[in-house]
Amino acid sequence: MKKKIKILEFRVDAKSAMPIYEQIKEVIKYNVISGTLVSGDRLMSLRDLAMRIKIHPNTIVKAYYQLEVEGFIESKPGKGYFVKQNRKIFSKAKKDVFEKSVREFISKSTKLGFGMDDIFKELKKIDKERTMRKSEEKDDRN
Amino acid sequence: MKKKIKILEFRVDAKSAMPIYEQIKEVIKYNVISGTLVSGDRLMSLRDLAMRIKIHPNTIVKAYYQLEVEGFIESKPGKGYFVKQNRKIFSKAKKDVFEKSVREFISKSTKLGFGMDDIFKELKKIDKERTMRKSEEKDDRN
Amino acid sequence: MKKKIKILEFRVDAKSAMPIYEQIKEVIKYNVISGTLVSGDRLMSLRDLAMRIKIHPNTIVKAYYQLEVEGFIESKPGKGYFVKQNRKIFSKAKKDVFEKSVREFISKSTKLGFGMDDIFKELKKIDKERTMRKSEEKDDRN
Amino acid sequence: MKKKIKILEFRVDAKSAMPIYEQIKEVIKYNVISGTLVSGDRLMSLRDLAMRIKIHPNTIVKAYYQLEVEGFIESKPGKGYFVKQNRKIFSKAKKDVFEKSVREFISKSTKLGFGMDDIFKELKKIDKERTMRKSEEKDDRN
DNA sequence: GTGGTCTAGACCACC
DNA sequence: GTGGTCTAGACCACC
Repeated sequence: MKKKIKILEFRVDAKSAMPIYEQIKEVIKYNVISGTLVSGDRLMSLRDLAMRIKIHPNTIVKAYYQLEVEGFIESKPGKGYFVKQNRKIFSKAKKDVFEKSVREFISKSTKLGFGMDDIFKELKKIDKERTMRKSEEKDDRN
Repeated sequence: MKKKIKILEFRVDAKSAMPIYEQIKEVIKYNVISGTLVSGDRLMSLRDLAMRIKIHPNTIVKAYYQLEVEGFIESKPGKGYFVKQNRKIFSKAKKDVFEKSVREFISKSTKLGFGMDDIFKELKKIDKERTMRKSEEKDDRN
Repeated sequence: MKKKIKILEFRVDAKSAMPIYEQIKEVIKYNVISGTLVSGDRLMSLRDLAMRIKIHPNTIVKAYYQLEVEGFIESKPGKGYFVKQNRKIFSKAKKDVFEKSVREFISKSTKLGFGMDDIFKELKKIDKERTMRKSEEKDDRN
Repeated sequence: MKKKIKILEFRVDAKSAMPIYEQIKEVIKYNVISGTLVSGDRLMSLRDLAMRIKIHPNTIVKAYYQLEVEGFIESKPGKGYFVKQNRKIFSKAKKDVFEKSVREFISKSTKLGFGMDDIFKELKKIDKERTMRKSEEKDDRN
């Protein structure tokens, strides 16, 4: 049985300040380190992904190549690209992606007019909600 | 002098669970409520945006139409779509978008293996950095 | 027992200056506010109505969608569209439809060469007839 | 130069209680007596009208035939159907159509919950508006 | 079966 | 050029 290729969400914009291949790398990296893609999973073929996101195949080549160099995937000529196993690198990347994500979140909030205090307040509110819900579920089980 | 149309960053993916027109709406809404697009600004024409993000014009029509119903933009047939002035609606939307953004941020963090405590820690770290930098800038000016 | 779907009279013309979806909206709105369709009634399915009036289903989608936004019906995906309960909106719509109907009536009369005075005369005549008939019915019962 | 055929608005519903040929007759009659169609105007060909309103040509034949018998149009074999001149008949028809229109208007209003008094009130309101507007226009010209 | 989304492409009015 | 409407038809998820 052939393993199905996981459909990832590629939100990409050719006109962005960030090059397309970087955007593609980001998506794949995120899916690898979050565990959506696991060791041995095959990526979409260069051509398929190119068609899917309406981008020139060469751009996909560049993204895949760099992901290979960085240790996230490996190419098996004639078979495709596959996710590698590499705890050290993944763990480092997790921290980087998380930190970047936090900074982007702050920046986005700021642009909307919300400061650090608003962020903390909202986070605490949601944290409380979750704690409540969990304790309710606990009660239901008893 | 003709006012230039602002180039927005549209990251959309046809294969996403979220419909394309919703993705487009989100981008435009965000740019309106964050002040990037202001009252009177013209949006890209239906056809231009369609070409730009390689989507069928009808899908853009649907996004623009709904944004009009929701009070963010207005259509002037033969001329284009323009950002409206609507404080009440924008202010409500800001809160909604912010809350959604917080929840997405938490969810993304969780998927990466970081919990509420990690988030608070990272946020505090960055907050501290910023405070430090600001006080340094103050010192520099003195 | 399955509730029967009420058959409405849809007179639409693709070549009219009024868009087809508006014509459809008008018919359904009228039937809702006049009480022919009541809360909970199911509308014809998109495809059935499309076949019935020989119009493309997408046009029906547009009409139903807008009626939903305006609060007259609601969609239950996989089940159908259903009439909502919404006194405030219905009462407002009644006034609007009535006023529009009066204006159309005047305009039609004018095109036939009858003025306001003819209209009042004819209305009074009919009003009298009715009053007479009612009093006769009363007499019959006594 | 060929005279252009006037595009009439045919709102017709095959599922109506009123037969389709009657609906067609009504539309054409109304356009003749209101002066939209004048003596000598050619009607759409049987086939064209059938296609236009997605109805079987035989139904159009029946409608045209009866309109001919009633003196509104005449057939010129090989050329088409043409509007006739017939003051007496038209004048009689005007009265009939007007009276029918008034009764339909009352009936529609009643179904919406508006009585004779509401009708009179609304008509007077609109009449007043019109008188006002006319006198303003008069003032403008002076 | 139901509604929902999307593409492809035509044709319209208005500027 | 601009937006607006419509048809034809595909494919999806949910029931």
